[in-house]
Formats: sequence, C-alpha cells, structure tokens
Amino acid sequence: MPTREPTSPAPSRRARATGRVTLADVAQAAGVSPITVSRALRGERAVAPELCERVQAAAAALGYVPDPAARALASSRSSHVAVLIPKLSNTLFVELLDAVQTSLVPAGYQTLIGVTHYDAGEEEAVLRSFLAHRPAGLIVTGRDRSAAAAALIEGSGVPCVHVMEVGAEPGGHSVGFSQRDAGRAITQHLLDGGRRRIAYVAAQLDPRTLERGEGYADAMAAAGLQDRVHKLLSPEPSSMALGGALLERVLHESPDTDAIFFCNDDLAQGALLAALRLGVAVPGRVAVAGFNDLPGSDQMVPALTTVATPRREIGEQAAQMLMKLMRGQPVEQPNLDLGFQVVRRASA
Amino acid sequence: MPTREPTSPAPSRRARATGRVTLADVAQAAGVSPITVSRALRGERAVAPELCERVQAAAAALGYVPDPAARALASSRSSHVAVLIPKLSNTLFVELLDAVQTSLVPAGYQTLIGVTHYDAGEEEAVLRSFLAHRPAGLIVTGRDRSAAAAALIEGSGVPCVHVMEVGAEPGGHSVGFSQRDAGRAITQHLLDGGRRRIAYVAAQLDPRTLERGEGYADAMAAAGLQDRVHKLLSPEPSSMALGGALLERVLHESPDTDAIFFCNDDLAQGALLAALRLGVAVPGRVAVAGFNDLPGSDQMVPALTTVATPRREIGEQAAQMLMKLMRGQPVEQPNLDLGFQVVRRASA
DNA sequence: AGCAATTTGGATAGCGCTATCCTGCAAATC
DNA sequence: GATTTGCAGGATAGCGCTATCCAAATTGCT
Repeated sequence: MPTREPTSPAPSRRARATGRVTLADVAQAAGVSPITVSRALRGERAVAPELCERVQAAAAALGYVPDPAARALASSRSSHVAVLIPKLSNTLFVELLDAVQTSLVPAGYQTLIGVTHYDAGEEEAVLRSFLAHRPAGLIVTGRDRSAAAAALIEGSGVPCVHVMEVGAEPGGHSVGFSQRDAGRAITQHLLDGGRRRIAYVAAQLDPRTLERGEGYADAMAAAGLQDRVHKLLSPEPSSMALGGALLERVLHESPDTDAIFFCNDDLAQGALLAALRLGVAVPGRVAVAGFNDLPGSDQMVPALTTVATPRREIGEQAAQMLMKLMRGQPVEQPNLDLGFQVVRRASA
Repeated sequence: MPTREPTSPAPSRRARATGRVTLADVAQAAGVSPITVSRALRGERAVAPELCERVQAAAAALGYVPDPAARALASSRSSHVAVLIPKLSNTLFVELLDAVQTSLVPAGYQTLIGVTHYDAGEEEAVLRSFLAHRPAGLIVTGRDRSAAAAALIEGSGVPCVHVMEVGAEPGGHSVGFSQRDAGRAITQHLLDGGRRRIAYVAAQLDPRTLERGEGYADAMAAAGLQDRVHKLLSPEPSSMALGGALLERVLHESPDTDAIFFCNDDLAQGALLAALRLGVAVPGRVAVAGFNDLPGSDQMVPALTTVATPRREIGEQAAQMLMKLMRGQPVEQPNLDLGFQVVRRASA
C-alpha cells in the first residue's frame, strides 16, 4: 500500500487565502502524490482500486472542486462547449440550446452561447473568440458558412457537430432533418387538401428557409403545377406582424391564392391573427400552413397546420454525438436524420 | 527607448505545434519583455505611449489572442459572467439574457447561462459549479433565494447584480422595477375602465408573480373592493393552453367576473384565443390584461392590454453596473428602478 | 545641489493542473 | 534464472499568463 510524506507541510498560500481546496491538499490528505489524485479523479490510467477510493474519499471530505482554468491551461482543452445559433429571439434556437445545455451540464461541460445574427462576419468573429477559449467541442447551426469560418473550425481541430440540417459531407457530423423534404411534405399536404394556387412566403432568408422553398417547388412541380410556383421572399427578420403584412400582400397581389405555406410559425401565427382582423376566412378563403410547430400554434384560431421539427431531440442527440467525439469514441452514425412530422390542424 | 534581446530564440514548442501566438511571441517581436506586453495590452499600469503602440502593432501583426485559461489561472479571475435565470422557455428571460450578452461580449466577457428551473436546490448546484470557474461577475434573477445560495454568493466575493426586482437591501445591487407597483397600476387601469369584479390569475408562482398579486390586492383595497379580491393561483408552469383553461375556469366558477388580470402574457394570450373559440366577447363580456408585453401581444385579437416591462434595458443596465463592479469602479445608483409602462390596447 | 518620492520596465515566481518521462516491481517469456 | 514485458506510482516540467518585488531612471522638493 503506497504511502508517502505530505507533499507540502501546509496548504498553499492561495488555498489558505481563498479557501480553495487544491489537488495538492487532497493528495496530502490521502497520502499520495498530486498526480495520482489527478489520475484517480479523472479515471485516466489505471490506479489501484483501493487507492482510488481513498483519494475519492479525501476529495469528497475536503470538498475539492477542480479548477477549470488550470485544467484548461495544462491540458489545452477546456470544459466549454460553444454553441453557435443565429438568434436568441427565435424560440426554435432557444429550445435547441436548452436541450443541448440540459444534456451537457450533467456531464460536466459548460455551454457558451454565441449569437451570429445570421451574419457570416459575426459568425467568424464569434468563432475566433470562442476558439481562443480552447473549447472541448462546438455545435453550430446549419451546414454552410463562410470559407473563413469553416477553415477556423477545421483548423482548430475541435470536434464539431452541425445541427438542423443533415448532409452527407464526408468527415462531417450533423444532426437534423431534411428541410427540403419537410417543405415538400407540407406542400403535398396542402395539395392533398385540394389546394392548387399555393404560395410560399418566407422571411429571414437563411439557407434552411430557402431549402424549404425548394421542397415547396419540388412538390408543386411533381403535381404539375410548376407554373403556379409563387414565392414571396422578404429579407426582413421574421415576426408575427410581418406575417400579417405578407398575408395581406399576397391576397392583394394574387387574389386567387388558395393556400399559403409560411416558412415558419411566427409568420403563420401573425397571418392567422391578421386574417381574423381582416375577416379573411381560414381555411375557407385561404389555407395556412406554418413550420416548426412553435408554442401557441396549437392555440391559434383556427389551430395552425404545420411541420413539427424535433429541435429538442436534435439538441440532445447533437450533445450525445459531441460527447462521443470529445472522448474520442467512435460515432456510428455521423449524419443523423431525425425526421419531422406534418401536424394536421384546422388551418389547412 | 528600451530594447532588448529576444526572450526566447524561437516560438515555444506548443506555439509551434498549435499555431497559437503567445505573449512571449509578441514580446519578442516588439523587443520588450512579456510583462510589458501584458501591461500594454491590458492598459494596466502606465506604459510609455510609444512602447505601448509598438506592442499593440506587434500583437495585431501576429494575430495575438490572449488565452483566457492562462489569464484566469494567473489572476484567479476569469472573463466569465454567469447569468442565472429560471427558465429558457420564457421569452422574458431570453430577452434579458440577450441584452446582457450583447452588452458584455464587446467588453470581452463571456456569458455562462445557468438555468435554475425555479428550484432552490438547482440554483445552489448551478451556483456552486459556476463559482468553481471563478467568474468575474454574476447576474441573478430576483432577490430572494435560499440562505445557502445567498451565502455562496456572499462568500465568493464575486460581484453580483440582482435583476427584475429592485430592493434597497444594503450593500446589494439590483436593476429592475417594482413588480408590486406594476400589478397595482394595471389593476388600476382596469378599475378606471369601470371594472369591479376583477380576478387575478397566476401560474408559475415565483416571488415576482406573487408580488404582482399583492399590487392587485392593493389597488382593489384602495378602491374599496377588498371583498372582491379574487386570486386564482396555479402552480403549473405557465403556457397559452393553461391561460385558456384558467379563463374558462374563472368564468365558470365566478360568472360575474368582468375583468381578469393574468400574471403574464402567455396566459393572457391563451385566454384571448380561448375566448375567441368559446365566443366570449373581450372586452365586452370580460376585459383581459396581461403582463410583460411579450411579442405577439400587440397582434392578438383584440390586442392585449398589458404592462410593458423593460427587460432589455434591465439587461443592459445590469451589465453596465456589473462591469463597474468588476472594475472596482463606484456605482452611483446600486438599486436602479427602470419602471414599467401600462400599454392600453383593445382587450381592456 | 542633495535627497526622497515617483515613475516605468524587468526578473522572478507562481496560479493549479496535466503531459511526459522515469522508476521500481511483479508477472510473463524462453 | 536472466531477460523481457507490463503496470502502477512518482518526479519533473511546463501550460500562458499575471502578482509581486526590484532596480534604474526621472521627477519633485527643501
């Protein structure tokens, strides 16, 4: 049974001053060397079970908490996971973030949020600042970004999972679903309901929004309605008020429109409320469909037909996948498609 | 003009391996000692302007980014600011967080989010884990927490700002507004509209919700209606669906109710939509008021009368105050009341 | 002028941890 | 039985930065 003299005769100056318990204190208490404590606590390299227990008991007794900064400095890898999302004002991303956070925190990781505001330059800046923190992992929204940003991620060597879209990019890791298929499916649902003059109305034109539009066009073409493809794309940030305004605009500019697929539920909810104010019958005069199934969509009058997207599952699965990557474990399915669900309600 | 030999003949092993540019590299390039670079870059202690410039130029040329972990370890203070909020599913807190983040990031601070789920035990656990990171500052929601949590904050010596409520607690720092006054004001607005049988309906019973209820009772009492005080308090988490259910319940149990003050807009929005479905005229049959003026409240049919709360300003001001505290600068107003605004719309 | 008081740059010594190499010692190999 | 392997612990040396003390140069004061 290895036993040794105390490493230092007393707690360090800092330890005494701040009350912080260091590795050395635990080592002394357990009668082993600091490095053994480090190994026993991390489970890295074999440590005799009996010793291991003794160390853990000492750590618990002293209330030892490892110092993340020292760890990061010594191992050049922090316990931070950086999560990059476009906006905090979109419930979708907040729910994603919440799910990621919920999965990561119990495993001892800290989440750093980066908000990119749909801006390539900002994304790059945020990325650069985050990488200085030597994060253990990275979760980023979407698959396409500026070459510089991609190079930063690639060059950093930090494990990275892309979320919300799936792509079979070699070497990449992603969790999401096919935005295009989802766009196609909800459009098909409108077609199945007998609608023909279907418009696609989108705002906040990020790549996912555009892909949904492609899906819409696919479905229209497949139904022989390629001539009736009508996209109204607004670069403004999405909001309920904008949804109402766009509804009005579509009905004014193309009065024969009999269904609108809004690129997200914010817009669609706003449109539904505007319809109520304007006396436009939904779905009688025009059917309305949204995307994401955000909170409140089921409460609308009429309830909103939409596509339920699995952002919570995406967050969880991305966290799980990232943890495997960070631990160097193999990932059996690097591009995980979690699918989506067309939610049929009264508005279409 | 001080000039010196290079500190080291070549970049360190690590620097060469990872491409990381260290302080020493900058020092060498500028022909000064590392400590001078550190001082010049931080603006701490006087450094000759000419030297300072030279150092900054060298840092910029090499693309030097300080290592937060090394900084934290050496100074026992990280660049992290921990923000504790009850829930991520409440827009209110997300907007607060967004504002904090937006103010703090440009100043070089990183935000760590902690979600407490309205649970004292979780708050304590989160706090403990965050304090191990030696945060530079702390922003917490509300003023009342478990004694253990308060002791943790106090004992850590980390500057802390409490948000959403103001209190004249000696030595404390807070940014917010009086929840009670706000509750009183919106109730008064209902009274001014001729309503008498006003109910207060609340869910997610946190301290702020209860204070709003006190304000409601104050206003009722001041109008001589203390006998008509009717509070319906549900411990469930707040949601639009719950708002609808509670509206139904109030109208069923107390059919003479002529106005309802919901403790937040989620509930009120849900109630408004339920009223639409049920054919209950608002404000004809019953007036509805909410709280917070969340996105969408202005779009409701009828538009929701509510209290606009300055959570973005609260976030900004809290960040400003915290930065002063972190820098050891004096704070002229440790308890900042940012007020609120009754927003009169069609629902009341 | 003569001395203390005030600058301003540098040397030194860690911060608390882990990577890396090294040393015994037991089991395995021939 | 001499060597080889493997394994569990320890010693050592940083990670990249800042706190702290020191020394030299400059300034202020009587």
